[in-house]
Amino acid sequence: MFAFDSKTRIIKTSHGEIQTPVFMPVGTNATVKSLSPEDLKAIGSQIILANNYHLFLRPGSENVQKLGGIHKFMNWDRPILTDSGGFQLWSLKGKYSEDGVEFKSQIDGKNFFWTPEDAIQSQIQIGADIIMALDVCTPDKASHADTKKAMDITHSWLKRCKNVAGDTTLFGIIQGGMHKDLRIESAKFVVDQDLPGIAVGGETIGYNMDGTEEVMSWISDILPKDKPKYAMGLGLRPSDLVRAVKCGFYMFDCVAPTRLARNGALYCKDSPTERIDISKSIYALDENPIDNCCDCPTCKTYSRAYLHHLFKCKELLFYRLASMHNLRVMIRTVTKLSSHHQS
RNA sequence: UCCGUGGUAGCUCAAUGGUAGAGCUCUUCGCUGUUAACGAAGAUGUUCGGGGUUCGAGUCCCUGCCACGGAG
Repeated sequence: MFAFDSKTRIIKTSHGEIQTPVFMPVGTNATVKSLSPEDLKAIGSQIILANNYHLFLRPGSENVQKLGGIHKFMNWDRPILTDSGGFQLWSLKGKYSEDGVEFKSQIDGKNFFWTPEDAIQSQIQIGADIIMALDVCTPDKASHADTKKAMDITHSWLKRCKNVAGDTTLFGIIQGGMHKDLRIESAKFVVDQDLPGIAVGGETIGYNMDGTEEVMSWISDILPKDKPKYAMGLGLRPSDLVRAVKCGFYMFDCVAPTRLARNGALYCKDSPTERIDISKSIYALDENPIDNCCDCPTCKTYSRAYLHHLFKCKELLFYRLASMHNLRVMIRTVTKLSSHHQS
């Protein structure tokens, strides 16, 4: 079950509604690192993302299915989107052909071969509310010829994914790198498939925000108003989300908030870099919260000095408190944009 | 008091008589559909003091100081 109301910008799924624009915390291994489902709800997470590639390798998509599906498995009753694994297979240097992609398990080095149909079947077994087509990610600086080749495979795979998705909500992914004609061609192709949602992917997206805005401007007129538009991997900084929403995109995911949190970089709007490095000794006696205006559980209770101390000691509580803060900042950022649009 | 062992970077310790190093700490930088509670770079020395041997001593010899262990 899937529906999108373009007036309220609310997505409806069988696991509940999602008010867009939305930021989806990344829970690669059926967990958002260091956080419980209760923690995620406390900071307003409406939907989370999990990863097909990782869950396929461990515990195995079939096992997730046997255990009642990912919602039951991880005790998360709100919507879940799975990434197809396209990005992982690209970054792990999988060998691509028209037929599929050959890759090595990062866990034990075992060889696998996935057709686009395999990637869909695995995601259906996992049981996400929204699944992604298997695509070929394109590097920021790829030549026109290489980009076209990757795009053509992505398109033919999208049709094959669609053929086996059945009732499951499938999003297609626009590729085309930094080449205007290819992005336009790809956008038209994906739109023509008439899928419930449309994503834009590629290394550029989120990684190079000026390039991202350019890509979005090329395709904005082609994209339908009545479907959710998802910018994959975008969300390094809160301001990136603001820029992308202005370009008409409403769904985002990024590992940055949680990874940066674990590495001591905490979002703070008072800083020119939009974040502070809590490891620095200037915070050792700083009794202020990370951000005075933040409404997250961490800022309501704990000081920079305490977080600095926990980080220096590599105490486990730090990762949880820091992750809740960074995710809350991202979620609040897009929530504010939602109310602006409606008023 | 005697015997033994040791003293090298802030810490724990390397270094056949031949340019004093590592890990941690510290400082700085990075992190983008998570191979990432990670990665990269940088800083730091009267080698306990004083003498001696040697072309050359952290290293060998003498001596003092300090720490630890054992004996009394």
